[in-house]
Amino acid sequence: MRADARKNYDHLLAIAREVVTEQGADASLRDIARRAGVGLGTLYRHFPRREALLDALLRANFDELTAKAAELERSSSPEEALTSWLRDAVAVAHNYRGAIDSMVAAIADPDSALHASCHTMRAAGTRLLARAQAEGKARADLDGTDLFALVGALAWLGDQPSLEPRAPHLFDVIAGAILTTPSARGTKKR
Amino acid sequence: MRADARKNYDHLLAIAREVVTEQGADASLRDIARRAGVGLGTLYRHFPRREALLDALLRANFDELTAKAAELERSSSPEEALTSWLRDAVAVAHNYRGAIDSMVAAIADPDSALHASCHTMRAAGTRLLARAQAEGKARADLDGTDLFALVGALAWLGDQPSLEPRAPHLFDVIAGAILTTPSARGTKKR
DNA sequence: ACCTGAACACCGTTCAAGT
DNA sequence: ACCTGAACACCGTTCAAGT
Repeated sequence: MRADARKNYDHLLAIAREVVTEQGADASLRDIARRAGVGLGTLYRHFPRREALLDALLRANFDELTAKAAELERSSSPEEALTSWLRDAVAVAHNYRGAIDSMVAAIADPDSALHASCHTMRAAGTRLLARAQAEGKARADLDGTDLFALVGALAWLGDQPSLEPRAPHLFDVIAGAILTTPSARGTKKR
Repeated sequence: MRADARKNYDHLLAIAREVVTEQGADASLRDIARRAGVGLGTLYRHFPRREALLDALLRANFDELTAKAAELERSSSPEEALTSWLRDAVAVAHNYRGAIDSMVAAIADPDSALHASCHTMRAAGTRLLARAQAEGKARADLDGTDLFALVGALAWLGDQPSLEPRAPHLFDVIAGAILTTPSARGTKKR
């Protein structure tokens, strides 16, 4: 990449991070280009679709999440590892408001720029889930797609201003459901 | 309302139901007016905001949901009543793709045309939840807002084409979490 | 190679002008 | 009273023309 192009790319990404943080994943691309001081065509040259921009914004987070999964697999118990990773996955998905919809769409669309990232993220979660299931610590009737869906649901909750205050509590409720084995659910109180 | 206005209102609503069913709650209002054969200003006269249109589309469903709650309170056990009502509430929210975001926003915005409907719906669910909690059949650390949030999360799941196939299963997982008392969750398998 | 911005086909929303 | 559609200020996306 030519030096001037590289500079535009980096600057666009920095501005996009600001704007998307402020306005969400559906922020105006025109506005981003305007605030970056480049032509609209320049933005499209570097990021041909909105997903390409989102992928660039989220890539570092996705990579961290994959590394985190590998680390947790070594260092923590199956339950702690899964819970901790889930919390981080929700945080990544919730990083930019509205981005979760693109992420779940991308996992079923191999042509999306976000496809590879989301697929890798799901695979990392699936490993931690399988490990917990092998020890009987997580519901056996969940698969990686279910886990990804629940991460998405929790990220969606956090994206809604009126629900956000209860998001941490609902994380505990849903994480508890994942870590509860079906046979224990029927148990009566006291 | 004048007879010609009434006719336009009814026809707009019927066309809007078709278009919103096809394209989701963010369908083009221009397109609805066009397909209804009326001027764009006529649509705005009858439905000054998008939420007013959504409210008109959903009102019958909201009313049914309130009636259903009252009926279930008489006829069913606390667990069955809550589960059955939850299923119906998710179905209503999922009736029009994307409508759930407007609904959760409306519950915190008294100026929204959807505010009253959503508030009533939440109150109905809160009663069924409280009844189940009183008999120790539902988690005590949930309130009506949590229940509404979980309905929203499940409706959101169903709105995502890639997650929809697992939505019924995830309904069971989350409904199970609501009906599980915290003390039972810690129980070990076997 | 890369950048620019006009052009195209859309939006939501408002409002003067008509009946 | 009610309806109409032009007008305004926006979009996302493409692409001929420039450097």
